[in-house]
Amino acid sequence: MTAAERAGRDRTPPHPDITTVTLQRVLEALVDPVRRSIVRQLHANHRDSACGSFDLPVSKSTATHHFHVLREAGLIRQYYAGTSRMNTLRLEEFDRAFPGFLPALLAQRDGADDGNDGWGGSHTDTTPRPRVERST
Amino acid sequence: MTAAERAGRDRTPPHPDITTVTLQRVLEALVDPVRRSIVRQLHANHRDSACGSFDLPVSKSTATHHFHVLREAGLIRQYYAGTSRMNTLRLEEFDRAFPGFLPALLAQRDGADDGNDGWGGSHTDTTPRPRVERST
DNA sequence: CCCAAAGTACGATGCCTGTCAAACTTCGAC
DNA sequence: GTCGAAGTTTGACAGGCATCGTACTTTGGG
Repeated sequence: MTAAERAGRDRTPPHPDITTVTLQRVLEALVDPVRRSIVRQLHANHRDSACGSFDLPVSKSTATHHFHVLREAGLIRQYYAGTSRMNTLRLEEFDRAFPGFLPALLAQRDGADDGNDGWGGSHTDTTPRPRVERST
Repeated sequence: MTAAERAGRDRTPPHPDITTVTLQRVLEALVDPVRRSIVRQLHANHRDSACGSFDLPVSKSTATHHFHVLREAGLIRQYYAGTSRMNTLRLEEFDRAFPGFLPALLAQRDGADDGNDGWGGSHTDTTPRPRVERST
């Protein structure tokens, strides 16, 4: 039993009933390449992963934001383990609400999460935060 | 021979090679409920349709913009017939580039909207929304 | 020739959201 | 009980894009 449970506090964030999630919201969640990268990493890992264990090109606070959006879209479930927030794909639940959609998406080649290595640490300097390229 | 052909002008807009289209671009196109509505109507009609024959909650110039985005995302093909611009879904071509994705998307229930203002977009002010005029 | 119909092009505008840094909270370890 | 690690919250900001009206172009018909 954790200290939080002893204290009666629940740090588990609210998860939406998947049947109340709209396709609009799902697409808004998945249109962001960082969020799509999270979903892909989660799917590839086959196990729950802490927020900090993802390879993401954004700051911690931005990452928190992205996890929040994914949770609200019914794509992930989150719970605490110590100070780490663990993440799971809600694969089966989601597929019941949107049959075949997530598998179809995951099956696509997606350049959005491949070229982002070499990011390294210091983002405070000259790095202009290249969002996904959008050459007209 | 049309006047355009006599003059050597080609009003056919450029269509991207579907293999150069990224998943990112496709999702950006389909995240807009108006554009999704266009795709759905096109899919339901089973025939080429003029831009003006769609039931859309936006002005003509905005509609033009949406058709442009869909074309750039490799989802539709456009050609002229008189003063009308006809639109076709590039179903098979697209499915070769993104196998199963479009069918999966079309299979989803789509209120085309979250709780916003009823017809999508980010236009949230109280300006009366002029219904686009339908061609007779 | 002139006009209407169908779209396009062009700015202008306003909302949305992705981004960050800084301050704060919670938890486990020492 | 102190410290660091992991995330969250908050506030600010910048750019993107959906939207509109207006002016313009092209086409076809009287």
